Amino acid sequence: MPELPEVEITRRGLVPHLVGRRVETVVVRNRNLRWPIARDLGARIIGSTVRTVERRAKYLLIGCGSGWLIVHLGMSGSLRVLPHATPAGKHDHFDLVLDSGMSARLTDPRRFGAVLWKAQDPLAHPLLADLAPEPLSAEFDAGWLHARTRGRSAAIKTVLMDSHTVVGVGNIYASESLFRAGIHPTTAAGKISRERCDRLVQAIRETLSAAIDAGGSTLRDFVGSDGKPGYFQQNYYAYGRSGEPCRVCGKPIRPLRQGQRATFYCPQCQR
DNA sequence: CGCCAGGCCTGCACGC
DNA sequence: TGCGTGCAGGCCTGGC
Repeated sequence: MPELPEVEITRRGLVPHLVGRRVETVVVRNRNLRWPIARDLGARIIGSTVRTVERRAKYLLIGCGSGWLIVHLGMSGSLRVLPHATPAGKHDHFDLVLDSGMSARLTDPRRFGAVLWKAQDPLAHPLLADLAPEPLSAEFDAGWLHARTRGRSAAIKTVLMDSHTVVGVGNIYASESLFRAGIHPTTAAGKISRERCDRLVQAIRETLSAAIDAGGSTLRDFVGSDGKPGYFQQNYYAYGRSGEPCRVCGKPIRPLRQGQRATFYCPQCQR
């Protein structure tokens, strides 16, 4: 399940293979992703040169010619660079074929991902226009989080996963960040003090940065057919550890459901 | 066989 | 009004 760190690792892996390359063609094997791939996508990008590969939230932004390819990996997607003659598997839905003999190939068994096109400013795309700040940017700070949460009765875990609060914090890192910050996931967002907002912002930054750093070490394996980028072994503190002893205090980690999503927390360390 | 996981958009009902 | 909120549904496949 690509969360922000996996998307960032993917971006870094793509940069050296894509930037400066001309798009030879595109191959669409199955256009029925979350939103269908536009039929005229090829006409728009074939022959253009990739200028840059950026990221906003969990969207990859590939600057091509005068527009942008916007790629989302959904929950089961990956985008990897392969020699373009590599036989396509059942879930290989899209290839961006480059003049280097390599292709960026989107594999996505569950097809929750998306490949979209936006002329000019990609941030003006409706999906990107109203997003909160990046978690690793200076704009996301205790002041912002504090202001965004005042008066809100919803649980902090739910609020953290709302892309109007901060982007890129998915289900796993929401639990992990709250563990690091020592905050109980059901706490009403509006009741969290300024000091604890500061702690939570730091926890989110540390959690995501550590995951990116861990994934960065796998980057040399980015090209190839084995090993998805960023799917590094993580030693989670809370996520998926129901009943297992807390790594800090030893008390069993408890599961919880919030808005049909699994949450994990330590009843001792998180209050 | 049924259920669950995941991201995230969309729509609904409700209360203030 | 219009918003915040909590629901549920949808998309899809693989794994248990």
